[in-house]
Amino acid sequence: MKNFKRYLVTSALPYANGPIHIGHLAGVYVPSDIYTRYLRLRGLDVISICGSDEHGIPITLKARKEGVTPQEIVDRYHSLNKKAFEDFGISFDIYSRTSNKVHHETASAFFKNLYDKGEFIERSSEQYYDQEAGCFLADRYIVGTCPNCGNENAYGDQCEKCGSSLSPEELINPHSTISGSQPVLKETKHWYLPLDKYEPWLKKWILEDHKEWKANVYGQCKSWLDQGLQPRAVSRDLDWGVPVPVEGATGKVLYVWFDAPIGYISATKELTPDWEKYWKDSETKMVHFIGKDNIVFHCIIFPAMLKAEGSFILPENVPANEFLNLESDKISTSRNWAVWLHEYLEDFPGKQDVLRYSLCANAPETKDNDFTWKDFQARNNNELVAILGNFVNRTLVLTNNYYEGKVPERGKTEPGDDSVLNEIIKIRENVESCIETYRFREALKEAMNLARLGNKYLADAEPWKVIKTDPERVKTIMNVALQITANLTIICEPFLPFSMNKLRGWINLDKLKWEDAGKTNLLSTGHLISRPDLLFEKIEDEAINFQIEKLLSTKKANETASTVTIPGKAPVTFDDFSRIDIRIATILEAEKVPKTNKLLKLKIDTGIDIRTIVSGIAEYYDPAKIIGKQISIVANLEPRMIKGIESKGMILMAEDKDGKLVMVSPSDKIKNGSMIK
RNA sequence: GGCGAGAUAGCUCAGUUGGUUAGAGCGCAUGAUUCAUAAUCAUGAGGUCCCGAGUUCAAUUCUCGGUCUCGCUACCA
Repeated sequence: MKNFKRYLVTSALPYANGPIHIGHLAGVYVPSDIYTRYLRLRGLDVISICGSDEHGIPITLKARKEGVTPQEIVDRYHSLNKKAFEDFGISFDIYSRTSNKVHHETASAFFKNLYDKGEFIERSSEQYYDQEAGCFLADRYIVGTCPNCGNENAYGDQCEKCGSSLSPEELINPHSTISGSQPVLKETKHWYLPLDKYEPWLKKWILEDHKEWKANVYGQCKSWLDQGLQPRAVSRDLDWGVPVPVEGATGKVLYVWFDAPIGYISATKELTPDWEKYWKDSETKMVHFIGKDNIVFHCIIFPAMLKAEGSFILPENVPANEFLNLESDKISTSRNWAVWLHEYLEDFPGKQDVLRYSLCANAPETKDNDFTWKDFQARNNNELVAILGNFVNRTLVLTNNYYEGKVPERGKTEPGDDSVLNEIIKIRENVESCIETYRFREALKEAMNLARLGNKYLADAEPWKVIKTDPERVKTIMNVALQITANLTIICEPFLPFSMNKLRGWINLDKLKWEDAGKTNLLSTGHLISRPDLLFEKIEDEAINFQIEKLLSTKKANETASTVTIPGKAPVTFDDFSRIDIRIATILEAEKVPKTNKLLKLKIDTGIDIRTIVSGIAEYYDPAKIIGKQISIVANLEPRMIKGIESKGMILMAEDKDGKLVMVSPSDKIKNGSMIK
């Protein structure tokens, strides 16, 4: 394995439109912090980079919704998250932000450089334009009626009600969210990064040279590369972001995915004038910590950008994690289904390490995992308290009781003592190799084995019994137990920095180097230690139930919210209503539209004719079982081409809050073509 | 629809280059112990290794097909 002179560790830039939650922590920040703390303990040259990602459309939308400026939104979350990370002990060397000057300059220069080298393709295309507001509209800025579910507030890229993804042209009655006016198509120019040009190189770099990457990462990259890469637009028509530094590009900014990873570079610049040695020297090892949703950007697009620029190094590894669920449900910022870091820090003051521990022990390294408060409590009470805290406590209490806190001399050791002392270095080596291969869950388990070893040693040696018959022997035993304790302060440091700091205070020991772990004379004879406090406290059911209650009330609030969300629609005249031709029809034939998940092609008898309707109900109805069924349809909806089939009309479906669809059928059989009014 | 990842003890996960009794931690049961936050230590119970077929002397492991979960992607009311 290559030996690197220095390390550059990056952690995915959290998007500044919400607070940090446990999913972010387990997936990215806890592992990256363990990794950096470990490297620092080894005395290596390492910097850990992170910051807020502050551009992009969702932030402008949130700002608009709240009637504030985008800057106010990002200021709010940047400072909230920066402080939460600090309080939680995530030890970034810098936590920067992409709205600052250094970043704008850096990203701008990066673009300009590629532009001047002719690395971009320019392309014009037609996009929606708001004539009143005088600007182009991103998909998100166009709202209209969802052609699927009838939701009148569907966005141009997605209907949040039925979850279907859309394009702006599909919306019925599209209008701009800025001015309310009807948008028109207008030509606009954008720059594209020709990813296809880098495909052969990426194939070799990843598929051949980085077979050691995690299966999920490697597989995802392979999938993209096998499908063939397409040029990707790097600019957008928007006024929030880094302006495109080219003549005639007013009103255009860099697209967030181009802008954000450059944030790693600008943050490094901000941190040190020596930034280039971290980014441009092949003796630097760069590692990106991210979640699985970010794989393509960090493994394909950003490397292609760096390669196009030419002078930058590439990541050695991208250990992406899967997702963490919370009490069996997906974590969701918009649904408030999360454990927010800043709230945790308030609810559990001084217990940073407990969360660090339980998130690491239960990290979604190979597949999605579930965080439960019961598990959190069990990890604390049965592992941190019972195994680690307890070992430390019994050792320090005995030392105080027998020797008034003075480390006793280790006399002649017995084979049992020696094998325990020799075991320490083995545990250190195991932890080491796990961390270096990004297996933090296992690394933590190994570290805990040192405390297990200590408990077993005390149980076997029974100093509290031997003290009555052979006090000299007890000195040796306690010396060994104290050496284990001292080693714990090193080996557990990357995982439990707050607690190890406390422990070092009690045993009056300076922070040591990783290389000291395994030594059996860290505490010399006569060294004075103080009376310990508790390293970890039990967490009682009340605290856990409080958290569970909190989640339950969120769930309840969401349910009420989603039933109340659909407000009554604006009144219409009877005339308007009667223009809609709603009638009863019978399904004659039904078959699944090939190559789709949701679509059924139905032949129906409307009483006036026999026609074809394509409907997105395949997930809820088996075609074989609905033949002969009577349903309600809108008969005079203008025809639409769906998957190359002309669909004449729409089947009326009732939709519940989860998007489940149910047919609206007459309660008794009635003649086809009967009007509904 | 295409692609990727996952499915192993109650829970969270290892593992098997195919080969006798498939492992760990936590939980559970029993016993020991009392220095320690009823903590610890020992022993034990618990598994059609997702389902089906194939290859093989032998499959949890390899091949093919299927199911479920998650993600990416396409298409789409």
